[in-house]
Amino acid sequence: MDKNIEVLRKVKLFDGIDENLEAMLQCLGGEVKTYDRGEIILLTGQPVPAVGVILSGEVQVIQEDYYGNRSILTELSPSHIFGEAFASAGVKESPVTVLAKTNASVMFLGIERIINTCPNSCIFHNQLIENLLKILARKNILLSNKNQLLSRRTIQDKVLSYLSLQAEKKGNLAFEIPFSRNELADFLCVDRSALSRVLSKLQKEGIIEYTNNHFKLL
Amino acid sequence: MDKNIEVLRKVKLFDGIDENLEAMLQCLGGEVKTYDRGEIILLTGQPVPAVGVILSGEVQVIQEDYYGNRSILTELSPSHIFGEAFASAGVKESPVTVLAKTNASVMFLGIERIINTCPNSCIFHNQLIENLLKILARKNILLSNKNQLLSRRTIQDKVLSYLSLQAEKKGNLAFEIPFSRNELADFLCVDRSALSRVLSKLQKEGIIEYTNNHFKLL
DNA sequence: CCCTTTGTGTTGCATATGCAACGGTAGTTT
DNA sequence: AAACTACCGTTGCATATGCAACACAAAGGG
Repeated sequence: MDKNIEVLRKVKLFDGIDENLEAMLQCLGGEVKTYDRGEIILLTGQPVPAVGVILSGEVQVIQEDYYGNRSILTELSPSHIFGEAFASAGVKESPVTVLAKTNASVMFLGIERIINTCPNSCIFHNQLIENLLKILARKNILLSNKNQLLSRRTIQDKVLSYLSLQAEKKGNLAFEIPFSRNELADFLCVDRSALSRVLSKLQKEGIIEYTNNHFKLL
Repeated sequence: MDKNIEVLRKVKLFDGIDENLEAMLQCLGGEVKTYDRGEIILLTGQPVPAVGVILSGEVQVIQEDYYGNRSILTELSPSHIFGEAFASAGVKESPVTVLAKTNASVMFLGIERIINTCPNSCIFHNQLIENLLKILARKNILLSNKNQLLSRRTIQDKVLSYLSLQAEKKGNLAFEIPFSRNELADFLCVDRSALSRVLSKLQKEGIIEYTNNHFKLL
């Protein structure tokens, strides 16, 4: 499973563990399962006692709405993890379904084994817990930021909030955005053509300038 | 400071520590500061090396928006904490400002002392870390849920998503909501009268029934 | 070279929404 | 009883938005 080790080294949860990686996996007792394309990995309502680490394949996280409307929350690729929030929070029934978009293999790490320092008091446990904390905290911040964008009532406000956040992040009023128009519209949860319209208007009014993915605040 | 101890017992971060609470505080070396009404507790751009625990008074968390627009993110009362996400994520510059709405006292706990099990290997450290994990994870889930609501494009969809989430939570199609109309409109980030209009329409169409804060899905 | 696909801007139109204003009800104060 | 306030529903109106359709350019495959 050399290929798996390569993937595992990229997992953020294992940052800084490096040479002890194999020892740690032994200690944590991870369980690897494989799934066929379309197979369900985790069903809504089931408990979430473990963090899932994607070793191969593509995986979708889906939420079923009360009237059966499915919405895709995220799509995950190898070295990404899922279920860390539910497992850490100790929720008894998963509100989401996870399914294999392609053939996939997933390693499950019991949250109890992660949280509780093991009897051998392995040195990497502290690192592991710190990583988990950091992952949850960062996701928290990302979600808060997105929340702030979505709280705006008009597309114009959403766009300007987004762009100024990016400018602040890059420390420059001119910057590239990592989204196509389609993706930006999806991200801001607005209609693509309406977004296009607003962008044009903002440029006409001299508030922003843009060509392709390069934007500039004025 | 008997009064403080009472407050500290209600802090979720200290759940399950109970009789060891005072010993733990000794070990963590918390620092208490007092603030006058209107005084700044944490300024945007400053580092966040500690978690703040509110001992007395009311505190506001504020974000300054791209052109100086202030928006209040939360208002906190005694036994609540702030900064846990930023401290855990290790952000160098706080994106928010925290200020005292009334005279207030706050205890700061260095995140390093929380995360790293102390030399004496106090028994409560694991509990403390587990609590912090759980707090971050739960906030994560709350933020995700709110995100889902705000992702909806129309007020009708937002309302129905919110109501069905509540119904699911209570396990019953009839339930009370914890918000006034004003508060619900704020929560969903929409205009109050527009919300009222949509609720009326939904009732007329026989999709929901409501009187005051009691709602029923049909 | 033609055709398809993809990404983007534009526009017409019906509808949803924000905003301001008004009215009504219930509870509280004077 | 009168006055005041808080909360909520209703409505008119200007505007923003979603949606569908179309045009155009660039890229790639046959």
